[in-house]
Amino acid sequence: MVSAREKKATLASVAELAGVSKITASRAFSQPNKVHPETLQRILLIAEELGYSINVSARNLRAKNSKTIGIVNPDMANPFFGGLTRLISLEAQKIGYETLVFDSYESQEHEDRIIEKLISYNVDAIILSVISNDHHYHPQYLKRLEKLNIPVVLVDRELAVSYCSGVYIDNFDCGVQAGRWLLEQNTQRVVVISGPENSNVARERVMGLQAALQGKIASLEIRYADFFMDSAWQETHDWLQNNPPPDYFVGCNNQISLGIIKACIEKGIKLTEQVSLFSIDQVSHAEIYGFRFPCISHDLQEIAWQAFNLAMRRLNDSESKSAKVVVRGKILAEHD
Amino acid sequence: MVSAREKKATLASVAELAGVSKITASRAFSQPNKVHPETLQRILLIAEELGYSINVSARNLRAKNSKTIGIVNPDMANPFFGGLTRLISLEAQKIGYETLVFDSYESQEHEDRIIEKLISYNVDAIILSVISNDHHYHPQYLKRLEKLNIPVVLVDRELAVSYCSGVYIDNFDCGVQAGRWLLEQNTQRVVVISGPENSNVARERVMGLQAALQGKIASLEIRYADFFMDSAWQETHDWLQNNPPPDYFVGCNNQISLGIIKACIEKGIKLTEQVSLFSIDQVSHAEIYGFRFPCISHDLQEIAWQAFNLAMRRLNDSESKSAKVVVRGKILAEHD
DNA sequence: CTGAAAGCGCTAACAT
DNA sequence: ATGTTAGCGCTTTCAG
Repeated sequence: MVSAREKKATLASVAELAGVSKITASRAFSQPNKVHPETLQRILLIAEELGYSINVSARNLRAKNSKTIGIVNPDMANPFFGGLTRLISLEAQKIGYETLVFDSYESQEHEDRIIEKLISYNVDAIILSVISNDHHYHPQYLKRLEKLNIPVVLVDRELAVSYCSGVYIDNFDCGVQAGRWLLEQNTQRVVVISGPENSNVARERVMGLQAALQGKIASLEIRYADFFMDSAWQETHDWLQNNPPPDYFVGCNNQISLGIIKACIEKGIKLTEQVSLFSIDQVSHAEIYGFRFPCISHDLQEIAWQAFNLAMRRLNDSESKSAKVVVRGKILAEHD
Repeated sequence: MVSAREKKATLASVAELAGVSKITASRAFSQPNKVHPETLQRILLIAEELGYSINVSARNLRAKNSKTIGIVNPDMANPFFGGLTRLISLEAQKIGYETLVFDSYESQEHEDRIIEKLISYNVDAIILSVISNDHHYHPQYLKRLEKLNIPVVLVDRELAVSYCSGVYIDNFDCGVQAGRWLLEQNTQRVVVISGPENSNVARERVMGLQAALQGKIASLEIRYADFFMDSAWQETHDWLQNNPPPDYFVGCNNQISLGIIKACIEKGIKLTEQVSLFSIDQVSHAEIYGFRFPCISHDLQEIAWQAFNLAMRRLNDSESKSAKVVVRGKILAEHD
């Protein structure tokens, strides 16, 4: 025997039992300071007894802002995006914002669908890491979001659009820092496994490396892969087939570094002895498996905070234009 | 100059331009087969032009079911839960359900808050991996969900409550399979790093191991940690301080196995040579770092499918009572 | 296949 | 500090 679905408590039922009007009950939840403490007390007590919880659909239907922001990432399993999302959510909660989190599976169709969904959900703003590395990727939905005046904050992957705010990593500086560090180690032969050539992130990191290293070391090889492990594995593998190991591989993001590691280990080359790895981005699980690769790490907390704040600024100050924040990474290594 | 927020297209505006009533326009989106093809065509075209997208708040306010299910996990960064969530979401999309995904950060407060939130969002059902390993954990919110008649499907961590359906792993069988495999390798000395004693999952896995191994090998040590890496690392570390490495460590979940690996590597003990590891659950990143540990793997796809289906069954058949599904793992190893 | 009327639960904009 | 009125955008119900 299934018990009938108990009728859900509503504001009206709470208000009636508390002997106040609906609007007073409403204020008890949304602006408690505008309600007399005693009244407030009574309302909350009754609400508790009735198991009342606010109906967000009804609220969002009427209220101007839903106090909700959407977060969209191409791959939640990537600890960079997963960690960021987690931190942004916590940041949002602090000031009473909810987050709706979606994974676009590195796919354009999913990304389009998710943006539609977020519009449907009436989100106040969207924090978005787009699926494409291409600076000139210009998805349809951006026009739509602009018309609807829903602020967008891009994270990590920059687009050539004026409408969006953004938090980006100083990629050129990543390359320069990496290069300088390698010079300090008297490194002579470096092989860089980069992201794709059409990616700004990849290009700038490489340019930074070149600026720091070009002409100052014996050899600097650049190989272009994409930002995923498999193709970085392939590039490294191919390189090792035809060449002796360099002093240092440089992995241009965390996935690439994993690919390099895999290829070296498969080849039976002792990492940190026969060849070393410098990684831009920290390398997942490295410490567990006994490695401490020098790397450039980015403060996820700062990126999260900046992203959320850019969103809030656009929301709370209608005059504010799109803004851009650049975050620098820090070298993490045993001995400098 | 900020452009004024363009007035969002509504069903009414679409209907007017299409020369039909609101309800016909409504049906064009929710039950297109009940609308004349030509009319449908016209409505969809206008909707497209106007950039109309349905307002879920308004829909959910009126509609019986929100076609939305909530997913709650204690730790999305754990690939078991992250992967599961991803698969359940895809499964749900196939039949037009949306998912609202939340991470409870292994914390009771977050879990409580999230459940409230999901009630607020009018979810039709909740798929939940609770934060506690304790079989007798009995959170307040379960009563509430039962009263509200919101079906709950537990995943992985079982609770002693009749109200919830559940998909569980056959933990005893995990232990037995692991034990049998170890026997086949003529293993003599085994150290098991288990989850906490108050956890059913942990206890059953250990019991399975004992059933298969007790009295048949030279020594079988059980150490209780919790399900996180650090304490497993500590237990392994302590054991290695005072004892020679066993033939096999058995890690009772993926986090524990990582802790074991870390401790062994730090200690300079060659894994798979001086000591081996059998893991219940697959070990993250092992292949990248050059290891192939024998393990028991669980088909996430099957678990996801079962979980979602249990939820749907409860929703579509009001007569259906809570059901329980048990999933067996499979041995994954180089040579059997 | 299409429509008219009613109302879901809440909050904005005024009152008092 | 509290109340009144109106209505957000949609779908249900009941009619044709």
